[in-house]
Formats: sequence, C-alpha cells, structure tokens
Amino acid sequence: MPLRIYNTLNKKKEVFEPLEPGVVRIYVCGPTVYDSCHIGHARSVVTFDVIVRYFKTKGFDVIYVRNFTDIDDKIINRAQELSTDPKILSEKYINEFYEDMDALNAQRATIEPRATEHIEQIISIIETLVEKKFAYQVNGDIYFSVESFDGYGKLSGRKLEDMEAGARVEIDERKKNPLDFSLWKSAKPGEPTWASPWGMGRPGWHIECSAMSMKYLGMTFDIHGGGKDLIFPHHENEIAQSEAISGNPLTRYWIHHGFVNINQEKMSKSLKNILLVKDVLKKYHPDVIRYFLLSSHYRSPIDYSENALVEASGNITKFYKLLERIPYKKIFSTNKANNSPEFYWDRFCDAMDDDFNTAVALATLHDAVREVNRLLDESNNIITHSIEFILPQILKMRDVIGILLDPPEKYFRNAKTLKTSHKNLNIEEIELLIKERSDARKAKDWDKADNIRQKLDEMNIVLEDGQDGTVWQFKA
RNA sequence: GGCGGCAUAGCCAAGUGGUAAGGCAGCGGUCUGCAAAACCGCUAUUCACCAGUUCAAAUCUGGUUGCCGCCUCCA
Repeated sequence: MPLRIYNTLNKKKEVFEPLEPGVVRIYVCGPTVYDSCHIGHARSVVTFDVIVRYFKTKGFDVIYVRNFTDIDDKIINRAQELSTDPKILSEKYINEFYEDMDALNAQRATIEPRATEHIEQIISIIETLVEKKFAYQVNGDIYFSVESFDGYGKLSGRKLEDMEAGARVEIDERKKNPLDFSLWKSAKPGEPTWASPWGMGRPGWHIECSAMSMKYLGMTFDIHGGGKDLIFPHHENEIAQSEAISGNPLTRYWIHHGFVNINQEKMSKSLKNILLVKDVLKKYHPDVIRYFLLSSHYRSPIDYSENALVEASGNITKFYKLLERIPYKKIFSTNKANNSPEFYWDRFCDAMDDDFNTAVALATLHDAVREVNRLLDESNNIITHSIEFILPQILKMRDVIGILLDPPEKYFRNAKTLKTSHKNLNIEEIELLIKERSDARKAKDWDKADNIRQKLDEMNIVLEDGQDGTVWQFKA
C-alpha cells in the first residue's frame, strides 16, 4: 500500500511521492523561543518525530529541518520585561526546548537553523522580492504586497476581498493593502538590529522560514508541517514569498496537526491553563505523554485531562509488563528465522501509510501484545518460536512510536519514585510491610496478610503475588 | 460577516459505499489461599436529528440542531 498524506492544500489524501526517490525533505516550523514549552509544542514535536521515524524505517533518507525563531516581537518584549538581552532569553528557551523534547524521546532534526543566523539569506530574498516588485519600501520598512501574488489565499482557502471586509486588522495607512505583511522592520531604539540596504533593522516573522527552507531544502521540497494555526497567515505568507521568487511550488505536501485542549478549553494565557511539558513530566513517564498524544489522529483536536493521562499510563504499564515477562537480552536477540508474513508489522504499516493513523497503529500494538501475553501464558513463560517471531515486530512498532525504550525495571522503578515523591511515601516502609505480609502468607496467616494488603491498598498500592515473590506498584 | 472542522457504547477513540478496530470502565470465566496481573468470553442491530441517492450509507447529497477552531500573536 502506498503512503498517503492528507494535504492541506488540496484538502484530500494524496499518494506521497518524493521529488527525489528515496529522500524526504521536510520543513517544520519550530517554536518562537520566548517561553517554556507547553504540551502543544510537544504535540507538534512528537507528531513529526513519529512521521520522520516512520519514513526512516521505511528506508528513506530524511532531511528534516526545524527552525528556531529567535528574533521576534514577543522575544524582544519579554526580554524587556525581564530586563535581559533577547539573545540570552532565546538561548535559555532553546536549551529548555531541548531538555523537554529530549526527555520526550524526540529525535533531533537533521538541521535546526536559527533566524538570527540567516540574516544574510533573509536580506537577499527581500532584495529579490523588491526587485521583482512583490515588495515595497516605506521608510525603513519593507512590506510584501499580497495583491501582487496571484495565488494568495490558496492554502487557507480565503479570498483577499473576503478578508478585507471583516478584517480586524489595524489599518496602517502606509500599507497598500491591510493584509500586506512586513518582511523587514526598521530598527527601534534598544532592539537587536542588523545592517541592511534599507538601514538598520530586523526581519519580519514569515521571511525567515522562506529563507531557511530555501537554503537547506531548495526551491521546492516534499513536506512542510506545523500546527493548524499556522495555516493563516504564516504559511500563506511563506507561500507568497517563496513562490513569488521561484515561480515553483514551495512544497508538495502540507501537513497540519490539531490543537491540544485542556479540559475542553483552549489553552491560553488568559485562562491560565498553559500546561508545560516539564510539569507534566514531573508526574508522568515520557511514554505516557507520547501515547496520549498519539492515541488520536494528528489532525483531530485532543483533550488533555488527568483521566486521559491515567488511561495512557495504564496502557504503557501494560506494555512494560509484557517486556518484563521476557528476559531483557532475549528481547533483542530474537530474530525472525522464517519468511511468514509479518502480520502485525504489516498492519501497523498499513495504518501509518493511511495518513499516519497512529490510533490504529497503537491498536495493532495492543493486539500484538495481547497475543504474546497469551502465548506466554500457554507456554508457561517459555519463549517459543511463535513468540520469537512476534517480538521483533513489536520492537519495530516501538521504534516508530518512540516508546518502551527503557528497560522494564527502570520504568517500574521510576514510576515508584515519581509517585512516592508526590505522595510523601517512603519506599522502604512500603517494602517492609510487604515483607511482613509475605511472612504472614508463608505462615498461612491469611487474615494478617489481607490486612496488610488492605492497608497498602489505601495507600493506592497494588500487589501482585507471583512465583518469584510479590511485586508492587502504584495504581495508575 | 468570511472560511473550516467535529458529532460513533458509561468514557477515550478508529473507521469516507459492503454491514461497527483498539483502549478504559463493567459483567462472566481460567489462574490464585483470596486477590492482582495476564488470558478467554460478553457488552453499540447501530454511528446527533430529518429527508434523499443507492441493491447496499456511520460513510455520498440537502436540510436541522449542538459544539469547536481560524480570520490578531499562537503548536
């Protein structure tokens, strides 16, 4: 089955064909680094992380470019509020971004360019736009003239006339059209500036992406991605700038992911419900966050709630419980020695091929895990041939989804530490109680044993008596 | 005002013409001292509502209702 991608430009799924066979060139709009990453940033990063991982496992060479917007009004304003330098501020949040996203097991992009390191390219593009009369100068400012570009509105499905009518855009008398957007802003006192043919100033927001994508991926590349909110005006403007210069399509496939809501409300500063990645990571394992983010289709909105994370947590625990049943070395030493069709992996790929349907892909993982559990039950935990055949498929799925990378012991140990620190409990105390109960059980003092179990249950601890003794964990 | 999206079991969530994936919760069973975990079985005659097209519709068309997003910085 060929890979099909929903293309925002045409509003339908299209068969993916890279410009150059075997190579995928993809550009994703990265964060403006003026604040900590929230769960919405995580969705963007994880979504494209899985897409890129999938391309790689399918044998593509992936050139993945994700930028940092490190010069912008928001950064300058924030820096002023904090009486710091914009450069220092953006540096700080770039580091935070890496901390958060590394923690989430997101692989780094191939190239991670910053706007401020591409001023030269930006200026050169603006010069061309001015030469070709797509842009005009007003004092030290350069604006892009939306009317000069025929295709303006083709991505967002808007018409210039419609937008002007109800526009809430501030009327700036100097612009030819209210929707004209700035390519270059003249310097204001105290702001970072660069020399340009139009005097000291700094780039507008949209132009950096055109400059950097062009530099690293060429005039036309395969995939351009970002959040749905970027469709207009950001991506619309990128198309205008880039295509005005090249006369060729900026990109062949536009991928836009949906938002994360918090308890059915939009995340916003005014509602004070911005959920930071680093805060969620204090409570949940990274896999849990990834599972949550990938359990719905990337284009749908998803709703963050405590309940959703608890549920995701239960599923991740279930997966690790399976891995725990298999000697760790055995997990990696298995290799399929026969040529039968890889049922689960094929089903997983079919799902991924259908516009990266991670929900169905995860369902396939569940099915595979259930079967291995069943086979282990049947064989009394002996690794049989059938199991050796399914395990590598599970590992391949795991590698695409980017979860289950910890050794199970580590996962369960972390889970305990995470919860005990939250609940003011002490692992030694808990284990002492469990020891007491085990002694009682050996003495067949069931009442005492059940009493202790009851007590632990009240501490939200659940016990499992197995052949090799009792293991415990917190309820999700 | 303009553009777009969504509505599937108690909850989350796939499914875009061929008779409802998966997860959570629930019920019954195997296992267990009893549990838990794991596994097995059951759990939507039906996909917001009303018409229409079709041999066949959750899926297509028209309409109604309800939610949501974008049009201003936003992942």
